[in-house]
Amino acid sequence: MTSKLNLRQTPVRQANVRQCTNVSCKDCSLSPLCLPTALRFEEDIINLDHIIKRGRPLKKGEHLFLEGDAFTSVFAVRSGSLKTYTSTNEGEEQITGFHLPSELVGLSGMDTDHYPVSAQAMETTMVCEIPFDKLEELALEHPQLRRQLMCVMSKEIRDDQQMMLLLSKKNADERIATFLVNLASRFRRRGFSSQSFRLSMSRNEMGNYLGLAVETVSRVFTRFQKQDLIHAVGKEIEILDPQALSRMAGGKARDQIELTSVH
Amino acid sequence: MTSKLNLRQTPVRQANVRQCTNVSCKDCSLSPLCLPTALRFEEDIINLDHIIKRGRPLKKGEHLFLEGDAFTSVFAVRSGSLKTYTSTNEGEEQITGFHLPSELVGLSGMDTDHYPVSAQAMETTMVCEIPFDKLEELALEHPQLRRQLMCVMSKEIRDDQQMMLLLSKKNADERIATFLVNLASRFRRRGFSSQSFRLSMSRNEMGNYLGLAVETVSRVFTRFQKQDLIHAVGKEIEILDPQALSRMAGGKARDQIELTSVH
DNA sequence: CGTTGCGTTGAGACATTTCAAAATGTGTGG
DNA sequence: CCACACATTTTGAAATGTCTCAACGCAACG
Repeated sequence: MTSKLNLRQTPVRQANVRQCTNVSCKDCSLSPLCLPTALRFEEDIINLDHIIKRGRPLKKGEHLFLEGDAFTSVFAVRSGSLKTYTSTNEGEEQITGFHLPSELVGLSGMDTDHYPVSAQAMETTMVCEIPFDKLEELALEHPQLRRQLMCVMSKEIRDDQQMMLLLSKKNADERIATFLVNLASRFRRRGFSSQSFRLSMSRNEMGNYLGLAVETVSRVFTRFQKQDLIHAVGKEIEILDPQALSRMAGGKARDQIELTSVH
Repeated sequence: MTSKLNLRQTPVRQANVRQCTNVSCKDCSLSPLCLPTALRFEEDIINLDHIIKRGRPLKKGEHLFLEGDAFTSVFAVRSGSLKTYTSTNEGEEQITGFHLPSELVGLSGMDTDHYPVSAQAMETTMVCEIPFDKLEELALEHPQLRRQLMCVMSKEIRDDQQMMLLLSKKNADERIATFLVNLASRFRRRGFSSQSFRLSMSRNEMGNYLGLAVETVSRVFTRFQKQDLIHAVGKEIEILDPQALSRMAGGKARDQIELTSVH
């Protein structure tokens, strides 16, 4: 058993994302990581562009959608970050993922017509909304795009299964190490430093996600600092010994290589 | 931390599944639950039929594929049951799922060209092998089929996330209850009794899957029997009080209704 | 400058694990 | 079909990692 506390901050909800930022996929720095990867010709990217709605930024705590809402769109994070979570009957929350820029959110609602999780901004966040019916139309003519959608989902399955492994076999130290290593590697891929970054989630949210009590998270952080593995001031994290951390995370060898190779 | 023991039984491996049973999808009792659901016309089902390879049965312990094998096909369980598992660097296994007849296995390998898990028969098991390139060709002409593939994956994501919730928030009793309720409901959907059935996995495998030590699983079982919730003789399970079990499982209300409604 | 939210730290409680051993089940070769 | 070897399951007792509860510090904020 872990944290029984819920941390929903604002019941505020943003149903219709309005047009107010005019950026196009072809100018977006994220496009090599995002949906446009699947589209070869500029013309196709422009088509994608047209179906995407770019709304006003979500403020911290605002929901993009709630568990049970009608499934209409998938979303790509443009900037900021989101968390997704489910809750049990008794109202306990389980965070199922943190989502960084270029990552797609909402696809798991595909076959139920309802989102199976809620999505909430952890900081000021911009998203691209892609109406699913339009996306499917576009995918009709673009096998590559279809394929990529499947790939995104299959990656999510793999990640979730690694998470199951973490939750059922790893101890507190290993969980936190895994989490940091994973975050670092995602930051790096997005062009940010993998050595030092800012966590967008609270200790509480981290604990919730990792199946640990807040206090345990805090204790592991101070322990890691004493061992000179990391340096943490609040949410600012500096990774001092990525190798050691990766070793401790003890995941797949392939994930480790990715991070420990010098940046 | 849980069971450190691995239970791989046979390193034997079945690479090429040979033709030896001639059953077609249209005569298969599972087709309403399986891929053919997506195909409206008998002609299309026959096409699907042609690309499916039906091999000799796998014996208990035999592998369908190993983690890291080249991804070539997805598989549907015809009879018997499979488990899929990943393993950490140190060789610890984590079972990621048990698969009953009509369920699809292997889709999560889609985007890496390698299966991210191993799949092993838990008893004598027959599978239908569907070469992925052929499946994609067929899907080209059948939006419904494409959609169903996506649905299968999105369902897997949802299930995995519920599993994450189980692993991070539920205690031993709740985990076992959830597991039994879930199995029962899957059996029912397949036309078997949801009241009494045979577990195809060992206590060890159950523990591994649920993030519990074997001994804990055993203890919970005896406790449940003393409380007249179930009656268990070895792998034969009889569910005496489905309502209580569902309540204890404490998952989503919608899952509970499915089971507790009288059969 | 009190309030509020979040993070840290300590001490004790507790569920589950670990270790050990007995009991039961299963498969195999004679 | 029995007997033996081996695997699995059960049960008990002790060990332990994490949680819970409680208190405190700190920063942001009206």
